[in-house]
Amino acid sequence: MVQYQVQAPLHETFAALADPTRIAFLERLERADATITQLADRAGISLPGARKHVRVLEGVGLVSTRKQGRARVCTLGPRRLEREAAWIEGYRRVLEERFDHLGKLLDRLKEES
Amino acid sequence: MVQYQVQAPLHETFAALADPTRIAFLERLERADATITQLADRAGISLPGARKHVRVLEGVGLVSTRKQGRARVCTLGPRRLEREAAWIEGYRRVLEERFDHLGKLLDRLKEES
DNA sequence: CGGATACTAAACCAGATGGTTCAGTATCAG
DNA sequence: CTGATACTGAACCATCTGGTTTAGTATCCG
Repeated sequence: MVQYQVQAPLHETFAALADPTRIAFLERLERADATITQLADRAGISLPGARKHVRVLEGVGLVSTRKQGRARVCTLGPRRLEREAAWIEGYRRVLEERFDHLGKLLDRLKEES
Repeated sequence: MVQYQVQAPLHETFAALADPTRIAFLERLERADATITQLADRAGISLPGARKHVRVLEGVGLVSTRKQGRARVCTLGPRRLEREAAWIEGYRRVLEERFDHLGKLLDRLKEES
């Protein structure tokens, strides 16, 4: 059984996003659920190849799947990328502040001249 | 020369973030600039090891470095993770909408009963 | 000058990753 | 029942990754 991490560390989620095929899978699933075959076809890779990618996404909770007859259909969720969004926003805020600080410094230099 | 990608594709940036040591480097650099030795010491890895990680971060523009005497000091920037933040927010919005839709559906079912 | 410090380049290594093929099982349609 | 479809597990492969060691070069300090 593929157990998805309740609190997957940041870097594991980013690792799941570190592949263009998996990004494409997620974007496809944003539109609608899809089977392994549909994902594989669109990506131009084999069924087992697609299945492996889906398993990685399942592993970090970005995708969940259910068996429907002989097909396996993939849905987004349950992970919502909260922690990742928060980390990136925090990072961006630090850069922002640093930039502001530099701006003010330059302003002061301008005044003094 | 390590050329940083002006428009690094999403997955390349995520790949740079897909390692706990590199995440730690970035968080350290949020506090203040640091040399390769400082980063290596804190991470408990060799100098060449740390240098490689820094090079990856440079590769996607998350870190820039300058040589100061015999030391190489690392700073955050110039990349601000704009595209990554935007992608994640878009993704989250899709999930949000889907959740809302489900919520309304459940409400309607409740009313009908 | 001479030694210590900070880095770098290159070679190497084990394990992970992204892909394949092949041989199965399970389900659906006629 | 039979054949086609959808998936799965296992084995395999090349390449990438994260780390090392070793042997250098460049800089600083006394």
